[in-house]
Amino acid sequence: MSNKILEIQSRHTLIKELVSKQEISNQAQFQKLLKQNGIKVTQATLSRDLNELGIIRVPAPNGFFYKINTSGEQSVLRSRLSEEIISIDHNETLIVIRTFPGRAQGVAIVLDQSNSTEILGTVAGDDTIIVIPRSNKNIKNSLEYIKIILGIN
Amino acid sequence: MSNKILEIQSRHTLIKELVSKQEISNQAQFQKLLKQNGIKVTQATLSRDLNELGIIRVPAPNGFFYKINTSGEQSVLRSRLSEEIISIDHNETLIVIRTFPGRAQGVAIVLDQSNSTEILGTVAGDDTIIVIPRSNKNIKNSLEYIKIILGIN
DNA sequence: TTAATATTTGCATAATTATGCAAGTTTATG
DNA sequence: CATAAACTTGCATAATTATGCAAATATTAA
Repeated sequence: MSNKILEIQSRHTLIKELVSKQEISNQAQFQKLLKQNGIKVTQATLSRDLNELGIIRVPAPNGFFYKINTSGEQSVLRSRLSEEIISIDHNETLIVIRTFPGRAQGVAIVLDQSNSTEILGTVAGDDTIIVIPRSNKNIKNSLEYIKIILGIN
Repeated sequence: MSNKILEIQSRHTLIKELVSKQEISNQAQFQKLLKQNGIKVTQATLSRDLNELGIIRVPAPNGFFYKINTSGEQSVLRSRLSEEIISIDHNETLIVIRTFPGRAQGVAIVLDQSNSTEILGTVAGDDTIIVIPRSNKNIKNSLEYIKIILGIN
């Protein structure tokens, strides 16, 4: 039958539902829950699914539990990101990004999570981001890098 | 050896620095990097450290890498100031301090209240502090001063 | 439709991470 | 100071997750 894609999609959907509704601490437990919902897979498949979905295992004071990795969504958001930006400017030492009202924090997070050596750090207000470049000497490089990250041509 | 706590703190500091500066994909690699920086621990200790610090292993298209768990306030309570700090960096004109999520304001207050002539002022966001030094010429001094204030060796 | 190509999955196992326990240290208490 | 309690670490290994490979299934192209 050719409903394989739907089968995988619904399994993924169930996995996401489960992970958001209860604290699951390992894949064996996960597997069991899937089975209770009528879906039988091996631990191997589950491992692959979790990685594809960006579902990660985080430590907590009382053990571990799985959760959806929020920073993995940035690539999805990136397409709309450029629409939130009004301008990117700089002087000899700083880069300043102006955004639409209330969007600075969200844009800054993307820059932070890019983990670039070009960027020492950012501080965001409501509609303005200050970016500290690695060095004042090649601030143009940092600027180029930022534009790429934010999907601006 | 009498100062165990400092030993642990500085190891944690190094771990945080390493994880924020490069893509580390497993604990063996981590262990090696620590060793190159003069710190020898077993994989077991590293595993415990990473869980305490809320550093997690996330899947990426090209493998895995460790990162600081940004969403996790459920990570172990940190009472010491230096434990809230991920890295301290600088370029020619500014010093940038990265902290755990939501901790920048608290750390910045300590710097502000130190009333140092080395520091003109600070601006803190959620997890980043920008420190403006008295002068660009002796920024290294300011850096040293900050590390002392924050109890980082 | 058929052949070629690609995808998905399980199995077995490799790779990696977590942890019980005991030894050694440090800190707290009387 | 002496002793107890608490903490840290390594060792050995348990627990858990990732993956190479082959078989089965699905998709694409002709």
